[in-house]
Amino acid sequence: MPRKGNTPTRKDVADLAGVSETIVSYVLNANRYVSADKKKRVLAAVEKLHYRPNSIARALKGKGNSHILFIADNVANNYFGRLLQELDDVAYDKGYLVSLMSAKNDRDFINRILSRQVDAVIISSTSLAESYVQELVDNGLPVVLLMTRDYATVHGRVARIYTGIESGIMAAVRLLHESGCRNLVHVDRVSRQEHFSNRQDLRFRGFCNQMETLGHQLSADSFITGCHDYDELFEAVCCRIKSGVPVDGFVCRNDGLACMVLNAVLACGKKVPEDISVIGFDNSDTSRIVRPALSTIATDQKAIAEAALELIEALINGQTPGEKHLVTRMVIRDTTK
Amino acid sequence: MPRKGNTPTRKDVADLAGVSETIVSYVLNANRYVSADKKKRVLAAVEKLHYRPNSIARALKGKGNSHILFIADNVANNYFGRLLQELDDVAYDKGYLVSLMSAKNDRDFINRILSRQVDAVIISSTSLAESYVQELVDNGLPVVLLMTRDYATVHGRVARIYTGIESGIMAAVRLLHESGCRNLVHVDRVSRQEHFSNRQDLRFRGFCNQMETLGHQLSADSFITGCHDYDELFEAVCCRIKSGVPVDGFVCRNDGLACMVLNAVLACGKKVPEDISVIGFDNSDTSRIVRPALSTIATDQKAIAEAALELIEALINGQTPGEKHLVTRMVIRDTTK
DNA sequence: ACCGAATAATTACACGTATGTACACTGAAA
DNA sequence: TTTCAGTGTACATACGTGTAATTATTCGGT
Repeated sequence: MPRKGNTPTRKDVADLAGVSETIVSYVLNANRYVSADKKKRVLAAVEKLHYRPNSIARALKGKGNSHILFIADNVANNYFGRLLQELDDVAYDKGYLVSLMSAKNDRDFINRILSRQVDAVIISSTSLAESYVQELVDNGLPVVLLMTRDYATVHGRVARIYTGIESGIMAAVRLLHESGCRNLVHVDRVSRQEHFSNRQDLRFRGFCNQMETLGHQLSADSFITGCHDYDELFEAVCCRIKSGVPVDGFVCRNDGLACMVLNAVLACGKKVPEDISVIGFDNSDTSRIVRPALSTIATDQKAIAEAALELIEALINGQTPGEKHLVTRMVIRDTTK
Repeated sequence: MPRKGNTPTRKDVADLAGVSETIVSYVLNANRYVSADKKKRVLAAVEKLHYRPNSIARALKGKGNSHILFIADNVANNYFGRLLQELDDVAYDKGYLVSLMSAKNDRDFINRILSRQVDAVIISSTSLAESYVQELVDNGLPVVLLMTRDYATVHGRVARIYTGIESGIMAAVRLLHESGCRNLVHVDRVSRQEHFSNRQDLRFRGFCNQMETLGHQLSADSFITGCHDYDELFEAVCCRIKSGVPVDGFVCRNDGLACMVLNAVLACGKKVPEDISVIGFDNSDTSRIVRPALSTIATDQKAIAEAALELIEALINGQTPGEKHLVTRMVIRDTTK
């Protein structure tokens, strides 16, 4: 039982097998002629020593690291957590390691990414500045953008995945409209102005566009934003209901918000979905468990993960950056008619 | 806008600053005498070229690569997601990168970890075989165990964090006992026998020990296990309630299960908490949102993350492996008296 | 028997970094 | 002048790997 891990190197294998180091390398990379006899001996030695090529050294030689970086806002969020889990599953099967960084808007953040020599970056963040994304791209790093917002200014070798959130929210608006709702309110945690000037956020944009298409007037009363905790949102919703301005449906940025809204609506003595419909986004565990069970829009995290890896491998192989368009699925439960 | 990222190397900096590569290295590592003049020129060149030392090359030289691997069962689970988020926060501040792997029980899993040259591994998994953990330890890799179960057979240079789940579940049992409950049921997803012979799982052990200490008889009726989806569990709980065998409290492995139990209990026409108390574990978002709001046991993920990094740095510095004992916090809401 | 081909194995170098060792210069004490 | 400590710089090597260039071996064919 070695106290300090003396990981065997290629040399150890070569010595044990009685061949040169190069032969070992050729056997393992299977890219040159090597006699059956030696090949067998090398493989035996590899097995015996539990030899595994040092991925660091291999990466230094420029063969790639099989290392993907995932940038998100907050993996404690169920949406990102599930996505990360799927990413890990898919990536593992293809030999990749997935690392994580929460988006931060300082130069050092970008420098640290670049110094890590990862093979690709997947960005699913609404808060990482576009100029920083651009810098990653400009440095030749394969980037896959999960389009949660517009990323209009980012150009170059970038692959994009449209996860369907824009069409998803539009479908939600249509659903509520068709079930008779005429006074919808969009609920978000942060204020719109806080991050984006106009409709860069795809959910927000989808909501607005679909509302306008259906001939609904948008006003300040069509939005509840800027609430940072449960109580604040609860109050805001109650306020809105009691204000007299009619409301018969809430379209929420995610299931967590939707559940809070649901509680507030019920606390105001309204019937769901008879008086007021509520629809969430994400199909999180919570949406299934809460009573009444929450109607919601489900994204397919596994499909997203698979698409991301496909795009990454294409980028690494030098192909022109691709695009994937995925679809969401309506999950109708008990908070919509 | 360079198409292929031509990352500047130390040589580029040296050339621009008109010094040797060694000087650059000394300036950046601040471990040798270097004249103020040259130091200034080097720093200017670094700034101008946006030079960042290649962490891969640095790692190859054996300086460590500030890379931590987190092994969990499923980060889609809110508990792990929050922990991972906190880990990332703490690690980022200290210059570490956090990677993720879902526990798998095959040899290749271990080989891949070892070949990655990470500086340390944090394991929070109930399903990774102890022999594999042992192998990591034997190979000199600093390992921090989040004690969700016993890990009795693992020896060597391993640091341990007791997150307080055992004492937490004991406190929960005492709480229910003191509020008058005399017929508690423990709810888990997997059957006990499936993974561990006897009481290796700390929550399970805590429940059993505290029950016995309080003089409660344990029997098959004291457990609901082996339910793999919502409906199955729902049925099992209803069955148990209608069986006639008395029950006045459910102690659940996590909040998700607790919420399902809660739904079933209410569906059976029982009052919560008057007739039956329910308590969860994790203080997940769901527990706050569901109605009635779920009483639960909260672990402090941030404290766990900080403890983990402290232990890791101690291990890396060659100190003898440490131990941390953390505590949980009771969060009393509306499902307990 | 000899000579290209084809195959098999080896040598030598490169990736970007850290650092032990050696060397050069300065100024001051001997 | 010599010696030496202190300060500043450079060279050379090593980390473990991949692979081009090189040399050695085999082999079929005249």
